[in-house]
Amino acid sequence: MAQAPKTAITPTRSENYPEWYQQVIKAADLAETSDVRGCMVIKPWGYAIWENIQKKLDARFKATGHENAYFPLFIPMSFLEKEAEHVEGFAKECAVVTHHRLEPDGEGGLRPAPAAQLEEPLIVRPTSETIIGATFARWVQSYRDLPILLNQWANVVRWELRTRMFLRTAEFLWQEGHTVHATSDEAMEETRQILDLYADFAENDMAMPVIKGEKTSGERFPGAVHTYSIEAMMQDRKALQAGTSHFLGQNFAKAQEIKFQDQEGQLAYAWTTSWGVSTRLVGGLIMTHSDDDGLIVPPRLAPAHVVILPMYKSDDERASVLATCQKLKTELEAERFDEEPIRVRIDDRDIRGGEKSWQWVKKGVPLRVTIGPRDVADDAVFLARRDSSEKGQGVPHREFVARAADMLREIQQHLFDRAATLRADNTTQIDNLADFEAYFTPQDAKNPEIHGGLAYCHFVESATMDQKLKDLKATVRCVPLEGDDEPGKCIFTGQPSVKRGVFAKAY
RNA sequence: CGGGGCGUAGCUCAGCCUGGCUAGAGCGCGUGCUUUGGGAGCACGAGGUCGCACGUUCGAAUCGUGUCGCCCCGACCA
Repeated sequence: MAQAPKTAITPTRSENYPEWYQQVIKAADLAETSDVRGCMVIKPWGYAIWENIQKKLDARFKATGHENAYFPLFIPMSFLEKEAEHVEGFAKECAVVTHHRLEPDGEGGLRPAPAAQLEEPLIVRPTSETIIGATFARWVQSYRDLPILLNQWANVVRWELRTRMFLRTAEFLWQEGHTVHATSDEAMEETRQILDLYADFAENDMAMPVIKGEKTSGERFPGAVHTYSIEAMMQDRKALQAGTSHFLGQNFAKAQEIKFQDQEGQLAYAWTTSWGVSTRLVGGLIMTHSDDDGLIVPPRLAPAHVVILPMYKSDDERASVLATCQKLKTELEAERFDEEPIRVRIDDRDIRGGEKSWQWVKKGVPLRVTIGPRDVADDAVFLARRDSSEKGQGVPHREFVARAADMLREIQQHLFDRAATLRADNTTQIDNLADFEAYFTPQDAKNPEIHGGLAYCHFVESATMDQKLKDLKATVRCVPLEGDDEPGKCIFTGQPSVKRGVFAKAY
């Protein structure tokens, strides 16, 4: 007799967090490694979550006046060369297309045809500032053409050596917004508006609390004047950059000749922004909410809100149980959660009830409902919430239908509160280097336990700081935009400092 | 690009050191029976060019050389 493990996922978070993460993805059937090095296959359940993320964000982009468009996957190499910092930032991780035809290699295989070498290599976009900028240069003549507010949903490639499912893959899916403005203030306003939009999405839809802040010069996007990010805390207390919004100043406008005539007839360079979030958010979602029994999806992003599991033995029972399930599904779909019908699935696959039930636990569906002959007779359902470890309980059928949407709202809130509590419990202010070092040093160096968290510290960027952070494997996440800013002294150099930064180990 | 490791069934691996019958296990998969309200049990069955090439040998998963691929640890990164 096989001993059922206490938790659905082995190892647990505290035993081995990175391995737990991999196992959650596998158990929930979100994605798997592909035949292509560094790239993953996103499976239906994982992609459905991404689609919900897209839907939520897209609505927010449209509501703030943005439109979607699509630009080429390939970028002429010379485009990338135009902005010096940008080149430096991305050149090391670009996939390059050099040929446009294959031919037999004489040994039964294929090779790029030497005669078909491209005059100018194309790179697979690592991001699209350059090609979109070049296009904008043609579109923009007059101040009357501005602003341009575009977004594109696309895949991009950054040739990463070390990859982790969803968090860092060679190819990933994202959205990149690109805007052009007549004035610096307006571009800055756009940059900040998007940062707020991302934070709102993260907290309300993902139930993931975030800190809005500005990146230090060392962490800035290549070519940007200011980079802002939202930073979240994962359950191993490491930080995850969950979205970025860049004020590009006139850097790209100058590199790409995005010029316009203003109202006085003067020729001026435009001001641009860019901003993006990626499938990395799925990784953040996993690591924010999931537990030792697998994935937990916040209701607003869940592919299914309720899964109904019929239980029966005989054909007679089957008929009445399935009819009851179908009725419940219809009733639930008439209810609304988050301004849409409740999403319901019935799983009547012919596998054992226990196994089936666990599969949905591991997939993180917010509410599981089991219906068997006893429930049909009692006009009740057996209900279990994914966000609590409590055992399920019987609930009158009608009461469940009436309360389902409220329960989903409760779960959404509970997940946010739980994540906020974890963050609060692992956030601290540190005012001297010794404490800082202790905070970021694990007890067991060989097999580091979960440690550290967010540390708010005064700092001034310096080589001394960079080296210390490198030694500790810690990073400056951002300088928070919100919160008090009493002056102090840099914990690394003792120099006067006006703002605290957030320090953490990070993904 | 530096250091380490691994390629044997769909997956995880044993066997290799010390060469020898028909190459194994667990999980998964298929069929049947018994089960079924929180991860079922028994029986039977399908499934392999032991990464590839060359060499040593009467004989190679096993030894040697080469080659390809992948994984882990460092430097860089959404």
